[in-house]
Amino acid sequence: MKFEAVTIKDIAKSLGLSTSTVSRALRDSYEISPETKKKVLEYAEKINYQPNPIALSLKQRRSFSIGVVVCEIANSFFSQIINGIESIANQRGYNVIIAQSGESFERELGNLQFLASRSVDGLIISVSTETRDFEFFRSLKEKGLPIVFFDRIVDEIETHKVIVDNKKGVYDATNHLIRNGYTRIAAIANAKELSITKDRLAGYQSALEENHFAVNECLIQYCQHGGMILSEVQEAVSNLLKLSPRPDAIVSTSDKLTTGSLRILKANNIEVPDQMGLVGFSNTDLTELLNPSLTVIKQPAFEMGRLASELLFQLIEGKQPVVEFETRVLTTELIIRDSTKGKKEMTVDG
Amino acid sequence: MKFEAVTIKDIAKSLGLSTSTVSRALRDSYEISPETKKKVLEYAEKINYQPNPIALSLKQRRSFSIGVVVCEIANSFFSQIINGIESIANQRGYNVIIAQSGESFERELGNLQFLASRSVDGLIISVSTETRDFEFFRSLKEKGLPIVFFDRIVDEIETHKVIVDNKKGVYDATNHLIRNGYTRIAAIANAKELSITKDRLAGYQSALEENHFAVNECLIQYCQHGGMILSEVQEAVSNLLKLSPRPDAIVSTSDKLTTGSLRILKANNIEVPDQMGLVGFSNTDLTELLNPSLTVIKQPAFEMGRLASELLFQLIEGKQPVVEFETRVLTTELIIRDSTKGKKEMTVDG
DNA sequence: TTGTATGCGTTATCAG
DNA sequence: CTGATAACGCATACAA
Repeated sequence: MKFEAVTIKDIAKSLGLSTSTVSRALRDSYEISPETKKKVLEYAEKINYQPNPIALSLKQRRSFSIGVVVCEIANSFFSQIINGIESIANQRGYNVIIAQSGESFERELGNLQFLASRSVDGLIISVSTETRDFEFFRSLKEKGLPIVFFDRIVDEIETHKVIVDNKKGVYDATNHLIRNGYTRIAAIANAKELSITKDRLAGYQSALEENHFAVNECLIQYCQHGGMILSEVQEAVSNLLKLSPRPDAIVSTSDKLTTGSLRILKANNIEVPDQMGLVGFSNTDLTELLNPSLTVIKQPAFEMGRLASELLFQLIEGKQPVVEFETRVLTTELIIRDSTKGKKEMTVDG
Repeated sequence: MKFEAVTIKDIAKSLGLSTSTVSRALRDSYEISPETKKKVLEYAEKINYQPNPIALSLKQRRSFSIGVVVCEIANSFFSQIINGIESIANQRGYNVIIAQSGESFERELGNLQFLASRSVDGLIISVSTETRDFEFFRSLKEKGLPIVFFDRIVDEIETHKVIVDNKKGVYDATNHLIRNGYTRIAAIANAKELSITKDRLAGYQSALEENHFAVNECLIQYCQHGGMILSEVQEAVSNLLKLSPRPDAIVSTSDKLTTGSLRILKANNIEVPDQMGLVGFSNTDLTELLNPSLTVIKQPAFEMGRLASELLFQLIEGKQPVVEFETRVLTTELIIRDSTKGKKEMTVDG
């Protein structure tokens, strides 16, 4: 690696063979005699020969690495996604380069350029809350770079996508609140333009409508930075608290917004779920500590990561060009810890 | 990148120049005439030329990427460390390849081999709880690969290291418990062999001794897997609870162990801090939610990451060989949220 | 079955 | 100031 890495040339010289013979022996080519093969393999083993992946990359025009762009790895959802991606990538001998956008379009673009210039063989991405311009994705795709979107997808780009049934997830969660007697249910959502925001709010609205609740725009608060800044959630929550009549429950449409809302409510001495119902997305396994009676919508993050990765490799290693791109939809899990307003249960619902 | 990346050759052909001239013009060499330079630069800009980093790597024998190995990125401490590392690395045009050991020596070794074979230019690592054998580090170092250890360091290997004053951090924390009236203070620690375990327990013991408390080995529980498995923490805590007299406080020596202990105590309906004192390491910003009155030891993770990264680049880009390796020691912060047993305060202590 | 020559994209050396 | 050539480590078409 560093000082004097042993190369095919060294083996060739020591064994009195040509580099091509050694190369072929190493690759177990059919055109090399068993004895030569054995000799080469043994010697390579002995001097601990390691092929230089950079030279390989230059030759084969692939880097054996894929890029992953998320807003932040500290978020449980994304770190689980990454674990899923890695589990597939590593087993194929690929490495995963992780980049964080911090919900900034500028950083996202910078990362994409960086990854592209690093010649990654593929890209898995969940876009930032700020992303409105998809030209760069389009140009990357047109240049032949395989891309898979997950979670926050871009409808405008035709490629594989992995999401959960966001509408149903929130629909169920909202219904859960309604069944538990809440009547004035608000929502705190991500940036308006995100795919997940639209889908998740659709679930919220559809549950309200089915139960003949009015869908009031004032009850929906958007956090354009995805709760990256706590003050933003602060404002959203306090806007809701100012309403009269005050909402008695909140549906929160992302991990960050759920913990953010909890923090703000706590700071205002509002107990969840007694004084304010709350159901939202969350993938941390510490939920019982955050609030022991919090019902959450959980995404199968690890599985999503694996799937995204598998689809990406399908694109990378696919012999013939893809005719039809897939959008894989998994299901969320509603983990019911409360059954608010009085009675308490502990159920898990699939 | 993918289909037909534009190369120096293309520019040369289009402009009727040689590749070497173009190369030099691009690198702003003094031996190229201003006109030629301008022509080349403009054309390169126009057709969006991007140098191929792989070819560069092959030529310059460096990959412009560094490897980072931690037990898991989902841990706030490590994700903040990574952010710190990235902030330095990216600004130098390097990318960061993250690998997770999951507290398994086998995975750690696998990752190291992978990274080494990927020709990373340097390595930043916090070893797993299982790591006892340092031969591989030694061999990597001898091959000339720059390594920086942080947090869980390896004393046996001479290189730069970044840690906090673990002894003092825990010493202060233990004293905090003592000042608040706790008299039978237990400790839950990581694997016995880790550097941080030794240092942190030293702080615990020294505080006890100074206050004339007996240091009882039964009061110290080790989690050999660093709390990676909850059942392990479960056992540690229940061992403590079985003691008679029962300890009235716990010092926990890592993030994972702190949240783990909290979970277990909660599950046993033991209130913190009223029925059991608890002070431990934690770097999550959700501590107020996990337990609003929890006093924690916080490490300057981001700063540690930056420092580790800076030291690494010092090794990577250092002209002359390093004569003396440094161990940088930062200070922890004791964030006091309780002042248990009755009176409540809110103080932050530097 | 093995060896020779060439090229991947770039830079460095040496001539001109 | 500019150009031809070799080299980085490897794989492969072509020759033998």
